[in-house]
Amino acid sequence: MTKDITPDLCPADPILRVMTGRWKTHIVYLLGEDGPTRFTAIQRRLPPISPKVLTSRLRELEQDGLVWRVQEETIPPKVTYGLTELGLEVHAILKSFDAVGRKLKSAPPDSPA
Amino acid sequence: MTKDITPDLCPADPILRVMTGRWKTHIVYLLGEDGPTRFTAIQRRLPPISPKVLTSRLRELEQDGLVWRVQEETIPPKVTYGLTELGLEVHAILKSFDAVGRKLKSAPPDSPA
DNA sequence: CGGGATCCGCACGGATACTG
DNA sequence: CAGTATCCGTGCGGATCCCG
Repeated sequence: MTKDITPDLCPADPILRVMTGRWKTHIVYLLGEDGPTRFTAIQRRLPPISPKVLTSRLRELEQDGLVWRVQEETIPPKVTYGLTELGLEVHAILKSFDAVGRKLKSAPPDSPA
Repeated sequence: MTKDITPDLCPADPILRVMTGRWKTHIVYLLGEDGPTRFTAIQRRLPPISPKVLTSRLRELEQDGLVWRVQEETIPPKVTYGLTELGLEVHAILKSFDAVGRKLKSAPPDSPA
């Protein structure tokens, strides 16, 4: 979002831009693992996240079509978030990153291709 | 980098954090497609990027073990960048994103899983 | 040619307080 | 419970100029 002047070089850029930031990957991953979850429950699983930020990130993910939101006008209110089909696809991709992710820790030496 | 307090929720988070920002995906993708490339050549392919920013991103990618750097002390100097094996793996992943990437454009309506 | 130095704007993110 | 409002710090990114 924000600015998108960059030409169509890397095909992965759009999705990565959608997933970027401190929390979005965790939110999508969490909703994928646990299924539909309520606002406060999400917040409790993401240690120090303020409600403002959580709301903001959820709105963005909603706008990008990864997350849906259902609100029950009860008292007290009850709002549940979950993954759309697109969100589920992204969640699957996130899990597939696991293998490569570990290799980052060991910071391998140079190996000129 | 910078801060990494977030718990180990999403396994993809570390790599995504490494790839985040306006340029990194494009840099890695470009080096993967074209092979080892010189500084100015990279800059010319990433339209409006300042040398400072390009240097900065390349240094970070180098530190994270995705990119290597060789410098020939000639006059004028000649510096070439390329992907390490880890970088090549990431490049492959970036390409695999292509399919899901297209689905973002059409911004599909909600489909509660 | 391949940077480094400097200045600056802005969006992301954190903290706290308040509300329907 | 699920937000909204406000303030503020910081890091990314851009622009420009200078250097070995």
